[in-house]
Amino acid sequence: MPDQDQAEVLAKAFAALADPTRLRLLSFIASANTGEVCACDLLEPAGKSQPTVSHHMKILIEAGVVTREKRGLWVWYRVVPGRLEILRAVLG
Amino acid sequence: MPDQDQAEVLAKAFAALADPTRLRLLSFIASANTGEVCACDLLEPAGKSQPTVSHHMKILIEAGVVTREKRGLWVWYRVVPGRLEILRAVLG
DNA sequence: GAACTACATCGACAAGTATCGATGTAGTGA
DNA sequence: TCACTACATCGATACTTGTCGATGTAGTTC
Repeated sequence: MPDQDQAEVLAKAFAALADPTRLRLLSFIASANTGEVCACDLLEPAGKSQPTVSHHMKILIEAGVVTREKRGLWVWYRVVPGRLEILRAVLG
Repeated sequence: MPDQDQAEVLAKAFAALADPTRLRLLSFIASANTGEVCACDLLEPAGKSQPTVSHHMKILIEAGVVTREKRGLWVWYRVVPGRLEILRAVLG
């Protein structure tokens, strides 16, 4: 059984996945050919406002599930496969 | 990318794991020798009140992660491995 | 520097949630 | 039937979260 601290960290990571919009965003980025997606391309698939998408991406970043890189005016996101592996291991 | 309905179902399942108390409860039940645990044995490891533990177990049940069986006065819980497998698959 | 663009943050609101004491309910045993 | 036990539900409270319009900020281009 995980101790209290471990449980809180894991719970926060799962909480990042506990929203349909974030799951869709994550899946969308994960399925990109180049491995990265511009923030400007997330609004339509998310079907939410720009501030809301920005909010969700921040949560995914803080959970360590995606990375953020700013190049010029654009922001590019990538999934962090290792982080998802850890969560998978917890479930199996 | 999962459609809206799929994303909502998955998000609800992950939400069941998005609480440290529930993660500890789930892990505790999963590690039981007999594969099942009496509700009366969950209070101490959870460190929460009886109504709170009952509440968390209900959420895990509704997420399809554990099953509930009443035998006499006692209630016994078991983890549903197949359900966790589905969530693992989503992450990989 | 001025105008523009892409994204983040703020403020506010509605909805959901974790928690517990009090109470309800079903099953047991005398 | 009566007392007891194990668990669920209720009611209330404090806290968190998803959402968006308005506004702030950093980078580009002229």
